[in-house]
Amino acid sequence: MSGFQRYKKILDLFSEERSSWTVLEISKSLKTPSSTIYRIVREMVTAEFLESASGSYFRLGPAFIKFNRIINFSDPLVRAGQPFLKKLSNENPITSVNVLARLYGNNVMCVADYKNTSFKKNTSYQRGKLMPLIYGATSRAIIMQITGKRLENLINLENFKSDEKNFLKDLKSDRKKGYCFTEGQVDKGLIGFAVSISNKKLGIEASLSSIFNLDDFLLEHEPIIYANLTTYGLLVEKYINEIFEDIQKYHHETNSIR
Amino acid sequence: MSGFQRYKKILDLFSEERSSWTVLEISKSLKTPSSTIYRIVREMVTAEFLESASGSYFRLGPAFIKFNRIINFSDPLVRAGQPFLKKLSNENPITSVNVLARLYGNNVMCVADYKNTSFKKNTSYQRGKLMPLIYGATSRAIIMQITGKRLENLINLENFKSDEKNFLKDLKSDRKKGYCFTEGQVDKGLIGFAVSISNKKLGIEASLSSIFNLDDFLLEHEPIIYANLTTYGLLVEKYINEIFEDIQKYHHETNSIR
DNA sequence: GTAATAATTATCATTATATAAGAAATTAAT
DNA sequence: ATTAATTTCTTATATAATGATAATTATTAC
Repeated sequence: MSGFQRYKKILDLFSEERSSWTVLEISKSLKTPSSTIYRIVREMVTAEFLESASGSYFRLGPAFIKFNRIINFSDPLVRAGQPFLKKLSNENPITSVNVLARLYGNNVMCVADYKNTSFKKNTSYQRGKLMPLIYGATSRAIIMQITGKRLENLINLENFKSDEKNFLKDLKSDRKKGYCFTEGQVDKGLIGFAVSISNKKLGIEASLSSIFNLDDFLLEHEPIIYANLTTYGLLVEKYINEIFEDIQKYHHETNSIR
Repeated sequence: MSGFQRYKKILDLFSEERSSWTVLEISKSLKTPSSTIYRIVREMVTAEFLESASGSYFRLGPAFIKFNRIINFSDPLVRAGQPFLKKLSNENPITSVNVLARLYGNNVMCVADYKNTSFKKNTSYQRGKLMPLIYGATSRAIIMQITGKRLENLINLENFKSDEKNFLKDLKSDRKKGYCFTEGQVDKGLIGFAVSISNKKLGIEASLSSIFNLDDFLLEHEPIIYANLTTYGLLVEKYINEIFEDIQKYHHETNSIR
């Protein structure tokens, strides 16, 4: 193993389920001598990407909190979308979870969420959580904006039981409609509505979605939900554009000073 | 440059103020040939620690959001303290910002915060933000639990104008009292109260603090504020302990299976 | 559409660094 | 105090990073 992978492999061991590891455990898991791991871990502790806990365990370090914050304050998608989630939530006719998500490798990742305090059920949609690529409206509104070879490659990684063709057909019709709807694909008893968010220049392929309890939902809510999503979707895209122009301007200034 | 530093140096360029860089800019800034930087940046993009934006700019990648989430769900301090911030906030007699912070290198970092919606002023206390080591009650409640050589080393890094001795004396008296109070040291017009949070086994050196508008504050509020902080401080420590024992148990189980 | 320019990747000889095995030192447990 | 466990140190050697340059690929301008 070499380069950044050497470090990434170690970080990737840490998960919600298993958040602390000893050097020996890492060593066994990666089939690498413990003397090597000790050295690498020490480096990462110095850089605050890991930190030592009790009992010779190590866990993820505060560097992640710091960089996460910088993203929060600077990522165009998060910056543009975050402030609207609460508003969207308040304007929805029934209690909801509202989510901004984007493509992350071969998954979809939630990058911002706002949940009504009155929304009781636990949902899978929480900031930083990776979601399956092909289930749920949130994900669908993202892949529906991808076409051609790239779409092929992405969904080739998925194990469709048999209905890949149907999936593609549905995708196409959603693309025409301009929004997605799914029921219970991610969490039982929940339904999702989503619209695409994109910005070619910034390479943003994302979605804005609202998730509801199936039990709360009445057909008459549908038009309001779509109207809200569409409106706020466009607003978010507009703000992303403005942020993009700000960044442009800033870089132009700082570069011309030099 | 070698090892993890090679990557860290690049990541450290990214800040709230300057959140996107081109390879050429990085190359100039680090005085390293661009061919080398291209290679390293590519590696980091693959690992999702960086991502390419428009105009050949790069920015921090989604890996940070993912790992940040894992910390949120697993870090004993965050897990134990987060849920209490809102409660503390609600029980305070006047509108407040409530903060969990911990030592991060030679700084103090806020790891969780809860701000009353009615709190209008912008504060420096936001999750992930690095705070000065020697200003503000939040920081003071952390360093007051550090003694001896370590304290010396830490404060030696600071440039005291002249009043280092007073600082140490105040620290000592705060340590006796069991809480800290400061006025306007971090943000003008704000006052802070803080208590220490610690857990030796887990290596936690932290603080719990409430920040108020000076204008809102009346002397009669003081006892309630202290009572709240003390109560919740102890509660947080108790929960940290419980979480610690859970982790112990979990590791014991998984290790004995092997 | 083509030319010009900028961005990115590939090549490769050289130099520097990481590796891993075992020894040594430190720390914790009995 | 003794033993066990963990962590650091020390090596030669294997491996990987470096950076100058060339080749390719995107972008942009005309």
